[in-house]
Amino acid sequence: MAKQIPDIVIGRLPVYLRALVQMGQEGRQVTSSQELGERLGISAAQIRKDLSQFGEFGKQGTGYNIEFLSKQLSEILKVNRVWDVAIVGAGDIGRALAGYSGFSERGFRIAMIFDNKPELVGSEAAGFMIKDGRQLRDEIAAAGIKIAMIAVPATQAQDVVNQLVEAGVRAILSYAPVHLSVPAGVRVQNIDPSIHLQRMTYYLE
Amino acid sequence: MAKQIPDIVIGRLPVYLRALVQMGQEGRQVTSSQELGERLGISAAQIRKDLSQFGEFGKQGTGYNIEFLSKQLSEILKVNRVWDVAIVGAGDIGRALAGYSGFSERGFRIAMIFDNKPELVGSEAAGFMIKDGRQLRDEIAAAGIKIAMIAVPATQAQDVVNQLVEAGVRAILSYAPVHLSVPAGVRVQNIDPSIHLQRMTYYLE
DNA sequence: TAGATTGTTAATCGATTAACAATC
DNA sequence: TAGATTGTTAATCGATTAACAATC
Repeated sequence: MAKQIPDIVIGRLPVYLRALVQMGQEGRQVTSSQELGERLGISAAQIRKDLSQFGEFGKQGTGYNIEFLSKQLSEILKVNRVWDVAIVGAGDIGRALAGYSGFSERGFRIAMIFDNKPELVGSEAAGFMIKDGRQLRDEIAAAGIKIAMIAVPATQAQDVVNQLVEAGVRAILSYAPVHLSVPAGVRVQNIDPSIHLQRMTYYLE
Repeated sequence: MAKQIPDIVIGRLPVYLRALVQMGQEGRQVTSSQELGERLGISAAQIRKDLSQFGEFGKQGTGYNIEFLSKQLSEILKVNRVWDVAIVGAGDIGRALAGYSGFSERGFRIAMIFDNKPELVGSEAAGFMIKDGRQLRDEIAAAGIKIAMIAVPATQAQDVVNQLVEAGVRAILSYAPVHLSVPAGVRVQNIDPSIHLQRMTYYLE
């Protein structure tokens, strides 16, 4: 069995990757754990430790080749390929996600979008024809889609998640303001702006 | 100086609060650390430990009164009041945030929205007149706004943040896919769907 | 060679869990 | 009273940091 990598380390890798890609776009060739750390507000030791879980990517005295390390991280995170993603919910958030251009260069492609409102089904959102939510399970299973983003009301979210899991989805990014239960082997990330804001108000006067 | 509470504990309180409010809406009066923990996938011991940082809110043998604990948590998190929030960026995401109805019952009120595109300034988004981004600093300072959400391109985000900080903003929820630097005393939360997805692809086949 | 920076070890620091007396 | 559950302590577990030999 492969060495177990802490999830908290996995969680930092996309942040490293984003910063490295940005540095590359700035025309930089090489960086160091110190520079990257200063840029991200993370200690240099932590960056080196995190990376060392996966191999040796740097050169003593020199640092890290930005393009090489970016490629390595993309591979580790399995975003050196394109993942099809389904969106469930074609309200404001679902549509914003469908139209967001930032996914393609980071390993994702919006493949389909669902809603269960009859007046929305068949209409268009960001160039996609909105599909009937009742077909969700069959369509996603048939397409072999493993990743979904859901932007449905809190009351419907758990039901949608259950269907997604049945359809074979294994990674869910939820914008619904509710805790979701999933079986082992399925991962959920939650985005709830109110929660994020409430994490900060504690520190305000 | 008051006892220092770990930020990771603060981060869980909004999740507890959200679940408690939901339980209350389901007509429940009382819960226990065990029940809440099962619902959220958190250990009962951790919930008790977290709450004990702030006081004694439960009754042995009985558990926690849901309404009472909700009120206490709202107070701790300072969301037993209404915070004015400014939105910067009136693209799809900014508009979705402006129109989101979920803020009001959780302590927030959208007060104004800015964009720097001349063709957007003066037009309407979710009932708000879009203000000129050049007025951002003065308007936010004049209104005494402490919280902002930004949904601008990555290239502009740091500049916007600098202006917000100058204007007196102390909590920023950013949807821009870039790391932001802020002085001590200012808090930032980041939402980047690609980052969230990339945290999960590692675990996919 | 001299200077810089990695990868790794050991030490420190912090968070989580288990267990239980107190008590409703 | 008997059963349940809290708040808290101590033990365990895990993550971060400091330090440095190796080496480019």
